[in-house]
Amino acid sequence: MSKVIVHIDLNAFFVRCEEIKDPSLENKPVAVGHDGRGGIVSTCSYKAREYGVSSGMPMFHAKKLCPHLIIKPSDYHYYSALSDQFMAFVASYTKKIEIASIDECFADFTEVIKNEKDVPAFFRKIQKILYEKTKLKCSIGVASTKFLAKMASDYKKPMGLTIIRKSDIAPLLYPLDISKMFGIGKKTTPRLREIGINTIGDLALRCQKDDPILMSQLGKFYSTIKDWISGKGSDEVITTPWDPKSIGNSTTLKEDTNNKSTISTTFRYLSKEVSSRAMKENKLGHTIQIVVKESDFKVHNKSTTIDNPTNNENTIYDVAMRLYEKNFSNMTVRLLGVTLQNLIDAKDIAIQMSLFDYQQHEEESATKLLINDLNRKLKKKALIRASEVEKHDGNK
DNA sequence: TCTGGGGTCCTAGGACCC
DNA sequence: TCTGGGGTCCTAGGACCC
Repeated sequence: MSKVIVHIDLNAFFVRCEEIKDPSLENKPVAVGHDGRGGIVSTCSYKAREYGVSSGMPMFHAKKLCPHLIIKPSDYHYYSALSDQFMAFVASYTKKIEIASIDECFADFTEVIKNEKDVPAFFRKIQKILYEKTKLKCSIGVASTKFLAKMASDYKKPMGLTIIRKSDIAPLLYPLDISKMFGIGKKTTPRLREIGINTIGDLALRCQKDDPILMSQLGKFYSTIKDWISGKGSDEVITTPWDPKSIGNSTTLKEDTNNKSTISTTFRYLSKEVSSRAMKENKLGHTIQIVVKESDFKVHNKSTTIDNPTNNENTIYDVAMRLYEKNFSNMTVRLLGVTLQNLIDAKDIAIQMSLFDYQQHEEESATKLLINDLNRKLKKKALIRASEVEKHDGNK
């Protein structure tokens, strides 16, 4: 019995938040993002999209395409609060909810719609109630796996509702361009085109044949992709709260520089941010990584693993500076970043401390074992010697 | 004014231990 | 004198997503 997995995606979320704050923005070309050096479009309204503006685009470019574009700086705290309202709304239907990002979630509606006669009408109603309660607009995808639900919510925006049954995979997804497939990005797309794969249907057919060229192109990802498009992907909605595996901050400098004091001040600021976030999350990290982007956008990482996990600002700063001095001291840089990795919970440190005693005990045991082993070997040698002596004596 | 910042996961080579 | 592999951890880079 297959599950009913739903993916709900808030349409142009950041822009919609701004429209809720200021309704006069509705039906106008609006972009959320920083308007300055390095600024890009984070999200844009559907009106702005008509001019060719899209997310990820440099802001100066967006302004060229749409000269009367209204630009709003990003207000992350405000968006987070609205996001919480949205997640709470979905959670009022089912506790089986997985927060995928600030503006989307998966939810398992199997039980909820068990006795529902008109499923599309049911989800239309959810859309309507969400809008009435929060003024947020969403697209809903319904399917038996997370991948298909995600593709379904993407199928029609804004305020779309798409249901993908197994028999709908071919007619709905196969005609789509390969770049529309979740997991296939701007690097893999041209590589797939080169081997004659231009649509999701092309990919599906080559998967059915276990095409060796395709398999070698995708590596380990191949079996996941094959499962996804054949409808055998994961249907597990992961309800455990997010547990960060790394905490990092980075910033693009006002101008490219190799100025020591600017760089040191920036690393100090980044270390402080990372430290305070790690402390808030109650995390300590074993590994400190720095990221350096050159003027030509070439990115370098350097990291080092330390014995005692930390979230101390000074320790993070010292390690970051050492890594920088050792590897990039004369480089003209555009961006700097600091990340704490290999995180452990601060509360586990207590266990680690008692583990320290345990390890000492182990070390002692290990020494004992070594001595015992040596003794055994010595005894054996002595025995061999003794037997040799005996032999020698016997030969006499 | 050219191209952000937050993440996750995978790969591949080298060091080191047994 | 020549010469094993298996496992794990660390490191650097890269692809992808929102």
